[in-house]
Amino acid sequence: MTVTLADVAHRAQVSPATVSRVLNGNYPVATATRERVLRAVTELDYVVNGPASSLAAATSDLVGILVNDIADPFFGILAGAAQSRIGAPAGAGRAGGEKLAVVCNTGGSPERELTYLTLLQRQRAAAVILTGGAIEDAGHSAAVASKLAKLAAAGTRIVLCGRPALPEDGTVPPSEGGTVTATLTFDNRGGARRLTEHLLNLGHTRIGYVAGPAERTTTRHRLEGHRDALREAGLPYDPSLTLHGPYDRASGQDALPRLLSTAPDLTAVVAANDTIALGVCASARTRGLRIPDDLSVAGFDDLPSATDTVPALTTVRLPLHEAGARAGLLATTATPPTGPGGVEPVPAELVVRESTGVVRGG
Amino acid sequence: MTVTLADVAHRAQVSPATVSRVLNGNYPVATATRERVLRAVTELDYVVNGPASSLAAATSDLVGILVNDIADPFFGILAGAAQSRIGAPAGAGRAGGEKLAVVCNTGGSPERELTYLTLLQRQRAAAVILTGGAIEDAGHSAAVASKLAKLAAAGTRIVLCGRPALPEDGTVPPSEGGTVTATLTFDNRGGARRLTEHLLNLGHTRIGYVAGPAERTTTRHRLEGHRDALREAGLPYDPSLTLHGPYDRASGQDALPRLLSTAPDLTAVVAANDTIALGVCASARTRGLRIPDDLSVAGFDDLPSATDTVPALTTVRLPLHEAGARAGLLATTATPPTGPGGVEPVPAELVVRESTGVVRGG
DNA sequence: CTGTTAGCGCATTCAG
DNA sequence: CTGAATGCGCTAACAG
Repeated sequence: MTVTLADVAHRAQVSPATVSRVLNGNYPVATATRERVLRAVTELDYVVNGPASSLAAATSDLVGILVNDIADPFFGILAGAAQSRIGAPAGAGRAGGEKLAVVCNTGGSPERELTYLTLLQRQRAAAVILTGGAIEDAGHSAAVASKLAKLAAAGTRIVLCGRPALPEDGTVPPSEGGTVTATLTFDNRGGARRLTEHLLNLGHTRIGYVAGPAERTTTRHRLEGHRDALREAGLPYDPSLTLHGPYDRASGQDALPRLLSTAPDLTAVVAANDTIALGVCASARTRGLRIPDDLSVAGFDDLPSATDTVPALTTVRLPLHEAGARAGLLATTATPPTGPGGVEPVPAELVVRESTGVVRGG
Repeated sequence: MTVTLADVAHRAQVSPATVSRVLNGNYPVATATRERVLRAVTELDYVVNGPASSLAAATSDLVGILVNDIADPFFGILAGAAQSRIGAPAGAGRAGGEKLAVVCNTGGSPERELTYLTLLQRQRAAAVILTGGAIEDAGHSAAVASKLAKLAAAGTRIVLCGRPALPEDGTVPPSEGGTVTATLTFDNRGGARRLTEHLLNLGHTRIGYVAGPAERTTTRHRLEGHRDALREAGLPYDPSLTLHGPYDRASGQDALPRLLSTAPDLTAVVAANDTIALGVCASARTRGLRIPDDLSVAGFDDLPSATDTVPALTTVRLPLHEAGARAGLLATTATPPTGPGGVEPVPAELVVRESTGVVRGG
């Protein structure tokens, strides 16, 4: 029924070994022979049996990209860029030696993150890219670190993109194996600091902050940057001005009324990402607040939608496309990471648009 | 180095076959034995070798979800819903018999679509879900149909979600094998028709249309619905009022000025999707056009961002989450599709918000 | 309910 | 440069 390597070999009048060699191209084969084999492959419409090949070679061409929320363009851009660097280069009709880059949506669930890692481990994945903030739970972190160590020990390349490097504090016994290949860390803290500085320069002193989920590294780092700026300016940090919630629109929408009831004197709101900021803007509209005249609003990430608000959002740009592409590269080729400890910093750039202005009452 | 089934069997004092049985749970095993095996598995930290298992069983637990643009929430929502119905149910710590649901981003490229299908075929994928509009090129359609037939023949379940059913016109010789498992067709045409009718009821007669890429089924169906409404109202269809472009924001932004220069008397613009509509709105703002007083704007899909425009977008709601979940279900379980020919229609509902109003000059 | 026996299809040694 | 032989780790009949 299904055509195998042996069938191709038979038709091409060569041994299975030779067919394998031309297919993998890792070995010298006479041109004439190669062509004969290739012809047989086409004629028979032969497709390699991946599992068999992976079993024999003890490696697969699967590359997993884990994301927290596939419906969020932040991850979509990252994953898309990584995937385009890895898999299926356009034009490769026959699907030669390409890797199969796939994205796995954890939905932000620690369990699913681990499950996906196990599934990928089971498949003997060639590489795994973990994107976005990590969950800061001691138990879970240890579990992930241990899992990654095992994956690495089994030859899987590991790239962290947008999350901090794993601690090398012996959390994972060296006996457990390999180590993370490369880490791309976003300058969340610095970006957030510059953003809040921008607001302070505009005269704002009562600034609300709509943070992400409490247990995420991204959330913490961005918030820390915010507090850094406040501290440097000699301003106190008022915890009641910070609200936590998911990285979504509704979170921003819910937050604004609550912030304003707590602190009616608020003149600016910083959202932990653009999506939340959109929610804040929507809520501001509902309340008849003009942006930036009555309220300055800022986001983070500089997603395409940041220019859909009225007015366009002041935010912090993360080079998501570049970072994703780089992650894809590091995951597949032997390119060594450049930074110390394999950690490459990714810059965050303040982008001032129209949603922030000098404090009202001037 | 790496622990195998045999190691577990040895430690649990049973045969490899028994271990396999408890792991797959498809066979009766004495509780005591099962527990002993499970304990050995934990102690040894055993992880199934996927390729070996797939090879022996001639099936894998991989489910591929193909999307046209992973950075587009339309696909993110669809894929996320499908994936959550398939893979890694939260709480399954050990990663038991779950399937590995992965999304593959074709970026709208026909070549990559085919390459991914080949890669999935190579992996002997358990199922493949193709989402979103199909490319209307005779050659490519035939290639895809042929590929799908082979996949189906090899036991892979095929679900089409958001694209029309494959023609059963003998394009693919029956000898080539199986057939599509199920198809979820979105009522793009009907939704588009109702949307334009809504505009006509408001008195608009000069309506611009910003369509998607010309060669996509989704594009064509939505445009047809628009024209249907026009025709039924006895209005002529003016091709110069239709512009084609990608399904993105920039497309809408570029289109409005061009439409207005062609037809300064335009009172409404229909965009082929919400993302394009956001671009149209942005462009309108730039030109100082008030929505809906000066210009009515409508979108399609009802993405979360449809409420981010000012004012909120009139659009057509597609139950993306439900459709994605249904696709995931059909792809994995033996649930038979309900409709004739395995085609289940997905309704499209007009959602009137504030971006459309009665024609100006009243 | 459990053990034994065979392969699954391919990538590698190793010889030629 | 090419062929023959071996085994990757697991599942699926068969017995028992």
